[in-house]
Amino acid sequence: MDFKAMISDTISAAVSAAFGVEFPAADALPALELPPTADMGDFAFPCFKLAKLLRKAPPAIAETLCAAVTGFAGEVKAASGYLNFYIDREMFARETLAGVVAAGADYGAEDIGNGRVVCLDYSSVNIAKSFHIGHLSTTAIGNALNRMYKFVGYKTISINHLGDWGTQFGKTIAAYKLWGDDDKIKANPVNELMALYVKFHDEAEKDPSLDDLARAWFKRIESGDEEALRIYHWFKDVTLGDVRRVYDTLGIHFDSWNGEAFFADKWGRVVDELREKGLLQVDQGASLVDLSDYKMPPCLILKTDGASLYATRDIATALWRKDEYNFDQTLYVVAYEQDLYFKQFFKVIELMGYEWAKNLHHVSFGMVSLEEGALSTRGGRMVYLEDLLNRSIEKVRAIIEEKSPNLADKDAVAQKIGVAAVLWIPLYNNRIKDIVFSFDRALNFDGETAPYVMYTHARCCSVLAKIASWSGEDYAALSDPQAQDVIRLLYAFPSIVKDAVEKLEPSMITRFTVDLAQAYNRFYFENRILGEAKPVEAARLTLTRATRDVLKTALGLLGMDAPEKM
RNA sequence: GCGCCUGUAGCUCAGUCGGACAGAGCAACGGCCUUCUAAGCCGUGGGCCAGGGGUUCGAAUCCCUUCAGGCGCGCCA
Repeated sequence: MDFKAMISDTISAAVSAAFGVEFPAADALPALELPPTADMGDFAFPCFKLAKLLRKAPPAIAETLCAAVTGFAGEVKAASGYLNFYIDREMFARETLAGVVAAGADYGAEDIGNGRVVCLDYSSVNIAKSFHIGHLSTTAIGNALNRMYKFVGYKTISINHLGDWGTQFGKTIAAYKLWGDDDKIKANPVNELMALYVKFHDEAEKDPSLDDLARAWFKRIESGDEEALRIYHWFKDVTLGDVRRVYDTLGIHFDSWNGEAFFADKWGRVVDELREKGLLQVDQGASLVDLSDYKMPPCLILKTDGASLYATRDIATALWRKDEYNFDQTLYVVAYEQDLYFKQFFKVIELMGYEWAKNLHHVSFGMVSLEEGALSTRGGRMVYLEDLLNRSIEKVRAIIEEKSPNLADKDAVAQKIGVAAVLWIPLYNNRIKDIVFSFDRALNFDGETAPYVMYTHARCCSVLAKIASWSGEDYAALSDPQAQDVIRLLYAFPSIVKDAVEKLEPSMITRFTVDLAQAYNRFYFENRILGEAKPVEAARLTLTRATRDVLKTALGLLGMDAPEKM
């Protein structure tokens, strides 16, 4: 049942009855609001906007309307300029829960996408570098958005745009040829490669000729030299091995791994096209697109030596993806330090005449730092994702040992919870907030945390496991404030999913899981479920089942797999 | 210097495209397990919503301004 439509019709009728004002359609009325607390009803109609039209004070309008309402299945009250609608408790419970149960895992999955394609560019790790917490936000947010978009009916292409090209590989290979040790690299590939890279930098400060050597090696990669490519692919493979292990732990998969190397030879077309369209200017030897009309610095396209720049290749990538996938939207999940850069290259694509430029979105998010300062490998301020995951999983494992020593599959459960606790870090707050990472905060599992929500889910599962089937619910048994709070949240879930997708904000889902868990835990504390009179028990079991299903769905959208026991 | 972002309780943050007394969690203190998972629940204290102007019936929310912090600003990505 569509409560909103029902109430809008009711209001529309009351307005014309009381004031003789006709609204052509119910949707011409001010929108219904969801009141902040349950005692203010399930829906509220604000009368403030009518005040101007009717030239009466809002509270008076509310009073008059309240008296004019007829045939509403529930209660209506006027309160400080609002008309509050209290839907019949039993009906609200019955209708909402029936909706959740009928839809099952699809509850909240309104088909907004209609099969349209969305490319999501996120995570984008660098070859020969470690996967660290600086990559956590793009990885977790991108993954959540990918799942959210799929959930609402889009076809998604998740893309790991690998950082696998550039002169830094020349440096790494040069360093390897000078000081490398195959056994060390085989034992601990990425750390060893990073150490070589750092050593190269240090030595190059003393001996600039090393940089020439690095450039020469990169040139050999570019020109297909056999030895250079062999080493390059070796380094790439060992790094990807490391990285894939982390992705496997996180439960994250990509449809495409086409990165910088893949697009390294595909940017010529961009330069030609920019030139043909008269957009390219030469300034101090470099080629660029002037953006002063749009109050932005120019977008550099070619270096003085004719080499491409990041924007050149990103534009080429966007054009290639448009041809390949014919996307409706592309989302770039990248930190806000690149805000200006994305505006520039989106604008260049627009100036090239591609109207779809407006469908490229930069999903920006805050920076991660440590309490000691900005992340810096060389400064010793670094937290590697694999270490964080291991510590998180170990801590969960220890808690399980203490609280649930008889649990089966302890390791599998610990992994699910430990991983979720890590994913939670960038998904908990609004994307734009900076994160000052601390192990204490990350590994605190009390309160508004992934383990808390998962615990609530397991609690629901535990109750449900004790009884196979039931029927004959007495929904009037769910009239207490605690049950009603749960039901209100269940009712709100589909609109929260919609909002979260629209705002590209997974944290709205995260917050919802906390709200629902809190509401259910209060309900659980106040009410006995099993062993009550059968119709009461059935109603509370249905509420429990709906809560479990929606928690599972919502956590799933965040990329978290909730165990049934913990 | 210019531009973008952020500023809400001791700490981390919510606050629904202006609306009903500003809400959680953490930390502190005090309660609640012989019954469905205490990784839980309840209670107490804690706020000139950075400061100042303005718009509005109504502002944490919009505009102006000041301050504080972060990020960015042509050959890195």
